Amino acid sequence: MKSKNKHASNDDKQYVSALQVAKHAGVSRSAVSRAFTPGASVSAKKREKIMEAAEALGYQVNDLARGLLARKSRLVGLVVTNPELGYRSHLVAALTKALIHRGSVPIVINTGRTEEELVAAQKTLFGYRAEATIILSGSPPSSFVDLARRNGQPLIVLGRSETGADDVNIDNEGAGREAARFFLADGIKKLGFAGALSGTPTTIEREYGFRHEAELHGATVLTGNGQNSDYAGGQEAAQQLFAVESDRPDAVFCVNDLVAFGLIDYVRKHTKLSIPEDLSIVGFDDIPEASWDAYNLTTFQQDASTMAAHAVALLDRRQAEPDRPPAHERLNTRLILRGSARIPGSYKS
Amino acid sequence: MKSKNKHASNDDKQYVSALQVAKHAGVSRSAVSRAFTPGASVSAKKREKIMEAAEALGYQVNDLARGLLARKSRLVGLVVTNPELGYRSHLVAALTKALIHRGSVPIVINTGRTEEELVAAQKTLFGYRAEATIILSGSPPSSFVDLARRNGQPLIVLGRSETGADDVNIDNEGAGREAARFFLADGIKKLGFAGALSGTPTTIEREYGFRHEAELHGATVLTGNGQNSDYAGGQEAAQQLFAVESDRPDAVFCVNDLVAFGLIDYVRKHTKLSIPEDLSIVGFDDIPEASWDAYNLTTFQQDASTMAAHAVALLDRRQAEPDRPPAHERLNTRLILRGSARIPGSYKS
DNA sequence: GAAGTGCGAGAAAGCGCGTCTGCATCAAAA
DNA sequence: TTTTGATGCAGACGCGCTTTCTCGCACTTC
Repeated sequence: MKSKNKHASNDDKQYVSALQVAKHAGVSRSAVSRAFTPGASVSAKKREKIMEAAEALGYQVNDLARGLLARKSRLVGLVVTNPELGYRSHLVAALTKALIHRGSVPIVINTGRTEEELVAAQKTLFGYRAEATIILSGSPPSSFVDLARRNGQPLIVLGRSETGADDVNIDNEGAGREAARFFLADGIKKLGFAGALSGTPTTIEREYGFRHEAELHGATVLTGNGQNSDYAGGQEAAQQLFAVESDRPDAVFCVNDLVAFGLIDYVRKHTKLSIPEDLSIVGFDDIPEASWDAYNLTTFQQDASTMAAHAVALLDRRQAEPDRPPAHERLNTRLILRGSARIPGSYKS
Repeated sequence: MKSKNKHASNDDKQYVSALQVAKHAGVSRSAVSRAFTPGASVSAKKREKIMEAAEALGYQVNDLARGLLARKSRLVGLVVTNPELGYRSHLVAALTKALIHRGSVPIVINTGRTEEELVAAQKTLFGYRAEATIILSGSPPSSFVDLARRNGQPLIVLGRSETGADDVNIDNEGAGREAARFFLADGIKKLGFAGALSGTPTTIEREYGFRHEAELHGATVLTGNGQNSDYAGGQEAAQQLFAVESDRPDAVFCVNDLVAFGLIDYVRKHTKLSIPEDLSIVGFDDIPEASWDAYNLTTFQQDASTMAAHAVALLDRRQAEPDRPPAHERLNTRLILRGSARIPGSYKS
């Protein structure tokens, strides 16, 4: 703004450009560019001279400009709600790490899970020409999926399968069934399920599998639902499940570990039941807290870094073959046996 | 690559540009640009026509190009190690949310805290012309600070004060002293401190304040140090502190909540001491787990969203006045009284 | 010694955008 | 009717970069 002279060297507090490096090294601007492009044709001597000049000036290639021209930004968007909570915090950490390792640069959009908010997040990511969007929570509306496809932007959804996009998920229903079988094998007939009113597909599938399998074998399933699937929700669910002393479950499957912790604490404080003698508890996620002595929770393991690795792999595949049909990756979970649930004889190896 | 014709409408799976919108709407390209710039001079009628065309084509302004031209990217970098751990996960969540609210777009660099890794992170962020860098863990070397200043990039450091950059921190030493006074007021003379070998300035300050104040009043301070300041580290520290039955502390100040949890669990499992009757525990951070019934931990509160708000405010100020001297923001902490420590009479309101 | 080969490097053309310039157009003032 | 001013809009330019394209130069080959 100040000076419009072409050669104004008004470079106080500004990023230096390739042109300045070129001048400093006495070469052309394109030579500088080539020096920073692996595999480009520059003589070793000239490259060294350029690198020296770049070092001296503190030059750093402008990825905005590079991305503009190359039509790829190396940016990858992560859309997530409450990234500080339980399993999700591990997923975010694993994904950012995996993406950086891959040479991508993660943008984290921390927002709500309403359609409006998701669409706003998508707009932001489109604006930066993000190479892909990974959705950790919330279900993208179909317009979202369409728009991503139209713009050629890979879209990966974690923990949802019904979206028409690539997704990586676990067998929630199967895990629910396994939880039921685990309790049944111990001879328990009066089961409980602790979930939340704000149900997501994930939690609904877990409940469905659990309930279905239980009822198939003639067991009953009492239900407690907290407001949300967190610690407080677990306490609320426990209150519902253990309010009537005559009609209490002998085992409870909790929709995730946080809920299990809330429920366990409630039971310890407000009932005389001891865990696991009178009551078996199984959680879900196997976050580090589950192995803490205070809880020692039997739970389904769902490894965040494995999931992140699969998400990134899916992304690679999608970039390689943009037109392949949506892939649905299904990861295994493993029941980690700890002290919060009695272990049926058949499970003791 | 395929066709070099100027008017090749080979727009399959590509982002649409302003030029295409202009053609579609029958206006000039600059009109499109103006339509998307608030306060630019376009007639209402033309703007509407343009918006319609943009909608139809799914046009989205390219922020890469916009940032290139405007010399501001709206990108803000967060550099963090282990963003899934304890307090830090809340800080990351609060910062991403605050930044998005401000209209910025957070890039999260999840990396180690060695100098090399920090410098690599900085390079990445410079490459994207990030408007600012916020460092959540690790101490930036002075070259880092210099380079940021030279490039005119605001640098904000959280939880470190010795860096020459803007920082927001809490009074760790003061909190340490307060912890000591809290125990002393209860008549306790044999204190303990649970920390980690991988000490950071933060934890060192807490320890220093605690130890100093304690010894000033003639109390002794036993020390247990785990490998890291996490749950496992707390257990290790506890092992050291409670190994010799004859020489056990009557109160322990833990460097953070995770350490406190580890220590509490160890004590419950391996000793007959009951908390808080025989042993008072105070932690640091007040992460949600601290209020769980299993721990009910007395701890220093350090609100993540407050800290995030201050960081963003500092960023605003720095952008407004690039040349002001480094600001050192010091936030208050508050001791939250819960059940893990006996409450001295003088503390009961 | 002339023609062929290949590498290195400068000039120039954009990538998509915001903005400045200058030319129309039109309403109001003279 | 002419002058003045305001206004809308197309065209040109530049942001920093990569990637042709083209040419010069050294080196081989008969």
